[in-house]
Amino acid sequence: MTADRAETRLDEDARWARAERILDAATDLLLRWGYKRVTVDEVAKRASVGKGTVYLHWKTRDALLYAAVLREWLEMFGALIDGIRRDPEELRLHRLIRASFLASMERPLIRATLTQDQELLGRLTEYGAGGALQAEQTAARREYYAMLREHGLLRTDLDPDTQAYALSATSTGFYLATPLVIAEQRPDLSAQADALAWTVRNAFEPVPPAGAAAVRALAPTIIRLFERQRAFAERELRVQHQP
Amino acid sequence: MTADRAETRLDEDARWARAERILDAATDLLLRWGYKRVTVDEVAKRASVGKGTVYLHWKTRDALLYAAVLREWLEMFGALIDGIRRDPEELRLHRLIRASFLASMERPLIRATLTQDQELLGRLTEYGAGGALQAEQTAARREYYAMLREHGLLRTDLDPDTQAYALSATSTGFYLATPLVIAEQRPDLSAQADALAWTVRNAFEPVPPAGAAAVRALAPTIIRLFERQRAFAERELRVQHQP
DNA sequence: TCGATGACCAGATTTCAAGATTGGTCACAG
DNA sequence: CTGTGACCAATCTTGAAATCTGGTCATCGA
Repeated sequence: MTADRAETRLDEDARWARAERILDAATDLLLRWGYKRVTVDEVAKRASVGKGTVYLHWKTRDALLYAAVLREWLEMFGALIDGIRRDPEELRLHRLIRASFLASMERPLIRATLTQDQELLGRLTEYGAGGALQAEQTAARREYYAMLREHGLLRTDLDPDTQAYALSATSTGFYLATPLVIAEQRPDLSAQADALAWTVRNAFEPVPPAGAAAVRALAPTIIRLFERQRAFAERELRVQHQP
Repeated sequence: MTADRAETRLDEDARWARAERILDAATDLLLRWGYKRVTVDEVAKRASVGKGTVYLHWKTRDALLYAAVLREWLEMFGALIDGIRRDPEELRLHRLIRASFLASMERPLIRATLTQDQELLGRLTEYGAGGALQAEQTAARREYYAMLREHGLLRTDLDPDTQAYALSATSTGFYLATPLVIAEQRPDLSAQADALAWTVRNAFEPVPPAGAAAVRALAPTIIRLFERQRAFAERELRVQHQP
């Protein structure tokens, strides 16, 4: 029985390692060549497996490429959670948005998703739309805002829906301004992140700011919330991984 | 001599009237069919002139279509200036941005320009880039911000360049959120405008707000600035109109 | 005399069919 | 029972022929 379980465990580990090799290859090709030019054959070759093996892991090419993107999201999520663990002050809206901005921008696949980069991601930009993950993210964001409000870390002089819309629109602007605005008059990435944080803090956080005690009190709940999201995304990745 | 001038005047009026007919036709077709499908032949036919006549007014097809867009800009400019004249309070940053947002969104050609709508405008989206008009607009915006600062209508706790960037990025978000965000969770247009105004006021205007006196004092200068811009754009339109 | 015109042309765009590529399957090898 | 790559249908690419259209200019008529 123990042997059985151990053997299965080894199989699963090996299987996951292989999946990661395939995802590595897919990610590499996606970045190098863009959505259209990535072929399953080439991915298989670079991962040193047969093409059929790729289809043992994912139902379709799109599912494979989406998994590659998903893996980067997962990685970014982990980084954000670590950040909050390291310093709970990081959970303040403007700090978290600043960190998210930087973390997204330095991960090409995520940046491409957020900027709807057709060249790099093709129809993948709409692959997850309407999916369970997206619904989960929206719900989690809503909960995050609600908690911030409860602890005096977010203004309450605007109804939550409108506020969420305004916040989303504001952030969107900074994400998209990068390709849109002319290079000359654009500050460097960390200055952009600072400008975004500054704007968000002034527009959405109360004055005077809530004290550190509120932040510390909230930290465990927020971390739990984000870990729930991370776990959800991870499950999504595993499902893709075992059709 | 008087007769001469009168005759010339009549000619110019008739010429302009014809140019407007052509622009009407071009605008109509642009909205109906989009950039690619608009043909000079069809525009000429609808304006009841020969194709050659179109080329007596504009050097190229693109110049013609750009003029159609330019005319809408001009119209919008006039509307904004009128608004400030009617109520100087309208020159406050958040009020002006609100008005600009609504005025842009209800003019399809302008909205298309701002959202970089390739389907509707094709390469026209980059036609004016680097042109004198764009430079003028940037300069005028800079002057506007400087004046707001001088009169206590804009925060001064951020350096002007970064502030201009943040403001531009923030607005961009609201302009682009329209096509990007899912329809369900998007408020109607005037609620969007309100959310934008609310965000801008909180993020970029001082608390407490400057009094009405400052606004009244500034009004004439601002109106003059915007009229200079309008005149500049009008000149650009006339130049296109007489090659 | 001179502004207006539309036939005309070169170059750009579209069409369409033949050929090449590739996502996905499955019979078979190990 | 897992992994593979030959295989197939469907999609995509190619390129040449056909069509379309921006821009010109010889001509017309006021």
